[in-house]
Amino acid sequence: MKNPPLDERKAYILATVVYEYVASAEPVASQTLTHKYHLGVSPATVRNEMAELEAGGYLVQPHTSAGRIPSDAGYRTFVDELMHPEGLTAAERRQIRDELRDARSELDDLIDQTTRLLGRLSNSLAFVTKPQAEMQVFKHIQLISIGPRTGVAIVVTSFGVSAQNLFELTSDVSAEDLTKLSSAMNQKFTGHMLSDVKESEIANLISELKLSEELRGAVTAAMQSARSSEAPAIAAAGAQNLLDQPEFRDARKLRSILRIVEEQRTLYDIVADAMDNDVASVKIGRELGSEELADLSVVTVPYRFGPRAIGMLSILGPRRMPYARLMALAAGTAKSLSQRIAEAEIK
Amino acid sequence: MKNPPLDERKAYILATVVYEYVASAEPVASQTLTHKYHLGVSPATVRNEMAELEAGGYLVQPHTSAGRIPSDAGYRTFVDELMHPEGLTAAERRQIRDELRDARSELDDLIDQTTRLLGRLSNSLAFVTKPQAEMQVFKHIQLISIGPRTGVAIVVTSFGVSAQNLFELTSDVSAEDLTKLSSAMNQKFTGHMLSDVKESEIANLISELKLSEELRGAVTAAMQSARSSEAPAIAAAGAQNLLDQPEFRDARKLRSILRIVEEQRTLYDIVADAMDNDVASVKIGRELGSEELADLSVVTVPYRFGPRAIGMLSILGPRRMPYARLMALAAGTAKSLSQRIAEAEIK
DNA sequence: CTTTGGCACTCCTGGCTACGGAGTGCTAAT
DNA sequence: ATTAGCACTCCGTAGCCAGGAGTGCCAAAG
Repeated sequence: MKNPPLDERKAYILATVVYEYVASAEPVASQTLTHKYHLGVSPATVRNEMAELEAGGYLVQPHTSAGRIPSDAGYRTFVDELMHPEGLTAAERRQIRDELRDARSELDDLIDQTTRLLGRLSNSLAFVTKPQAEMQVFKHIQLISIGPRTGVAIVVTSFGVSAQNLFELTSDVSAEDLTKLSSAMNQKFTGHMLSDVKESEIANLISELKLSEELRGAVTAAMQSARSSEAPAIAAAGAQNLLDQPEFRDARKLRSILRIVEEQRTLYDIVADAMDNDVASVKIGRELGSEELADLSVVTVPYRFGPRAIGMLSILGPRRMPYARLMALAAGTAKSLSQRIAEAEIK
Repeated sequence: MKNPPLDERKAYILATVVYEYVASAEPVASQTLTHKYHLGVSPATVRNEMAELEAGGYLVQPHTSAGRIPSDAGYRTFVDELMHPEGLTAAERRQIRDELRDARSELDDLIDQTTRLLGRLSNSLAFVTKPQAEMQVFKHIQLISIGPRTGVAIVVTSFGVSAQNLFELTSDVSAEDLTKLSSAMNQKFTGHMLSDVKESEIANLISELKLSEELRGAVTAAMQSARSSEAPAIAAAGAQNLLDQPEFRDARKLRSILRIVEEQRTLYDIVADAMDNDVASVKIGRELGSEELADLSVVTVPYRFGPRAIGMLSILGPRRMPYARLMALAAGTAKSLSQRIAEAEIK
């Protein structure tokens, strides 16, 4: 596993091997390359080059007398240095935009729709993290009295209603008191970042208004769940698409994937560090950090609310995936989603 | 496919074939039966009986010299007439109750949890329809002003917050007017069934208060989505469990299942008519109405809010499933879920 | 008339071998 | 440095055979 910089011909051969293997799912032979791509050299020369690429760790041979397939490192080099980035056609862009425009404006539904759309377009498994709300703007809180000792706290942010929490108290609270507290909070916090609404300030308001200390717990719980900080829920769609790929002929491979998707936690860990990136990031094979996922790759793009990333949109497929295409697709969808969210903002 | 009533011995043989096939996933031979179950007759006799059961349409033979497996009709007879109903042990009951008790009280989360639990316990794919809310009691509506022309309508029912709808108007409405309308509606409708809140009465209130006609649309839309009448969302979990079953060795079989689960609509059609039943209903193989699902079965049990069924909880697995066990599991879980929902009721 | 032992027959399964084909690595010539 | 040629390796498949499981039927027994 040395790492000499690749000369131009080696780079081209590596790229064509990736390209060809992605298309055919078969190990790529020297002759295939000379036939399909005009290399201007003989198969024997290509074999020599491929042997060196293998020594360098870019290619592997499934067995002695077979063609070559890319290794993790081979894909990595391809993605980072060799491939031509793709874009979407105007028609595709339009299609994405239109489908999202038709979606219902509820944020959760919008995320679901986006996930399905992306799963369909990529013909892979798509998953999208629900927005992290910390950076939303606080718009309104409303405490509603339901019974003498029960109530509902509703928090509205720039994304829409983002939390509703039932609470129960041990002593009676009047509807008027709840209204008073609601208005006080609205006056004080409206327009602030959600993360700037501090528990201590809520406590101050409550004691100023001479209300039950218990309310503090209820209100902060509601604010808490509006923020829903770590490991937010993840929507997934398109698992069935994976079954088209020859690498899933053996159904067992799918098992761990389905389990991981259902658990969500691992999924989130995989994409978490892509949040700060502003373009598509890719994790290839073992980079996913789990032996079970060793022959998969994930493309991730954050989506935004204004300037700030609030969630991520990912495509999971076999390592043998059309990287440039899927990166374009993810980026395009993220862009449309971001726009859609911006439009839906409550000003 | 005649249908003579089965004599006792035939019935017993059919039952043991089902039992044995469910356990082993292998066609059942005459000798297996005489060995494992004390029939008091020889294999040859059993063979004669099995031949007649095959003529009657209860059994089929995968190939000439193989044992028998049950047909749809065989399973159906088994489920309807032959099998001994099972119950859950006290420990299992307790486990279910405890796991649901720990669940968060948000209704959606509760449904999700229940689905996962059922998927885990049944080692199959579980799915649960979200409650149909028509029969909920209206508790409260709150119209909140967010901007001069935008607002949020929040409807609280006995299940908790069941709808939040953003609305936008073409002319300004004051926060006071919204509060006025909210109180008027609360006074008039609190305690009524959701289905009894008629659009015309809302319109009356609005004109009495001399408010914009536009509000009528906004409010009725919110009431509408609180009711969310037909084909409600469905939570699913445990698809990976199916991969343990030998019938899914071939991954293609899973494809259509995953697609159908994702679509939801077909899933809902399958279970819809089980709503009125008050015990577990079973659909076997072709009874599911789709060639794709021909080797699957579904067990469905409604869950309740008070006396009324509000949703269904189902287990989908290979036709070769332990019916009595899964019916007990589904029924037990439905019962616990119903109780949990009753407890969470907002009085 | 029902039951049963016996037996021939069918069909599946797994292992073995042979073989064609694809593709490489190496060597020697250009 | 490139390449033609060639021997070699390994995979995949087809064909074959033997073993085994299970049936259907017949004829004898209860």
